[in-house]
Amino acid sequence: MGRGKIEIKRIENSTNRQVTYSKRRGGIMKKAKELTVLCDAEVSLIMFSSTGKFSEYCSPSTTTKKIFDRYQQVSGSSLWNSHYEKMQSHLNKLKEDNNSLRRAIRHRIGEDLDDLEIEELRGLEQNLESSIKVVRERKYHVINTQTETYKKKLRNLHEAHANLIRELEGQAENGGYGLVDNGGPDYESALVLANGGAHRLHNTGFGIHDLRLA
Amino acid sequence: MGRGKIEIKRIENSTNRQVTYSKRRGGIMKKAKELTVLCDAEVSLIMFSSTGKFSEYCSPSTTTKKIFDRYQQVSGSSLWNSHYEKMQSHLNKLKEDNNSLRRAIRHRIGEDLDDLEIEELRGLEQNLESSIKVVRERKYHVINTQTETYKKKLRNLHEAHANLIRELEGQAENGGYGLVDNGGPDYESALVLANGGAHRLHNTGFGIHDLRLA
DNA sequence: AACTATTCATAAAC
DNA sequence: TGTTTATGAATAGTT
Repeated sequence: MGRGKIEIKRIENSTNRQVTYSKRRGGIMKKAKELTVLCDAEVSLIMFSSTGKFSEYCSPSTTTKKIFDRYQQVSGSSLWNSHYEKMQSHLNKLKEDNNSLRRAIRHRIGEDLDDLEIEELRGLEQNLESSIKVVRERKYHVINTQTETYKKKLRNLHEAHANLIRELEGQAENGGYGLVDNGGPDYESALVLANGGAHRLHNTGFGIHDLRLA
Repeated sequence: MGRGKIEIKRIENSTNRQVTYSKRRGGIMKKAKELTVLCDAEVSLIMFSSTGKFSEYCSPSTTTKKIFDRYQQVSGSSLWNSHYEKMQSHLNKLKEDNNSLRRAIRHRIGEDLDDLEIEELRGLEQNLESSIKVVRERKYHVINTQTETYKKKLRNLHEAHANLIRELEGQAENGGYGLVDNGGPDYESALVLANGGAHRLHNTGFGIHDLRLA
């Protein structure tokens, strides 16, 4: 269609190629538009010239993105990059892990035990027993350490107090000031911690319940 | 270009529309191919007819996916970003959940207790205690249920046995056969289960350790 | 699906 | 690039 028939093969003359590209690009775009309107179709047309110039047409009723999404569904092939696919599988793996973890935790909380066979129940019981032993040991260790620390602090305070008294008594001989024994709050708090603050025992929940469900 | 000029507007006759779609789809595909070859261009053409029929053309030198990637770069608008970002945040949320769950499980296994304050340790201990109580109750319930079942089976077996003996004794009076008391394996297995199969207690781990690390 | 009159797209030239 | 024009291609309507 033109002043002469042409063979359909790469146009070697670069200028000519560019010109033809421009003209035909316009033509194919017009065709795409007409197809869209006449036949109520959705069309996406993307072109890159040999020099890298980019043009596109997309039906006005939709967007290139929507067409791509639809294309994915129909063709089955995921257009998304490998990174995305990796993410997808990673996501699924995490979800599975999450479910397993939740299940395990629920069992350790004492829920959903109907799922377990008698052998598993025994294993779980043993496991909890050994865990509680370790936790208890740790607790006593912490309490002992803290008690020691506060004992030391108490000793130091007593010493400082004694020194102060001696010093003031020395001053009193010179000036005659009165003495006030102010025990201060540190003594009390130290004792409370060493004894485990029993009055708080029943309000201190272990924050796990918010993790049970998704 | 046809027997008469047509107005470029939606073809209302559905059959006609389909026919025109078919013809023009072929035409535009041919054009796309020619553009590809003549001008050394990269072309992606995706079409959905009004009935949802899907067709595509893509330059042989590339793939639709590649064209899309290139399209993204050139058009600047990242088509996947919204999807991608959603996934990313979902992923991060799952990771966080997972870490929390693992941490909780580790504490309940008796690991990483150094992280915990004295109050948390007390909470954990209490929590494990109540859990173990529930597990133990469940265990006893299961054992009792199974024991009852096996007791019932035993009773039935005894009865059947007694009936058999009576029957055989009746025959013996007539024919004189000898009797063999064959307890069978069912008695033994029932007892083992009722007693909890103690010899297996120490080998039955509760399969949790594989969940501790990512 | 094939035919054909007609319109349209476009190669070459400017 | 844009315009012109001769020519081949595409296709609307018909069978």
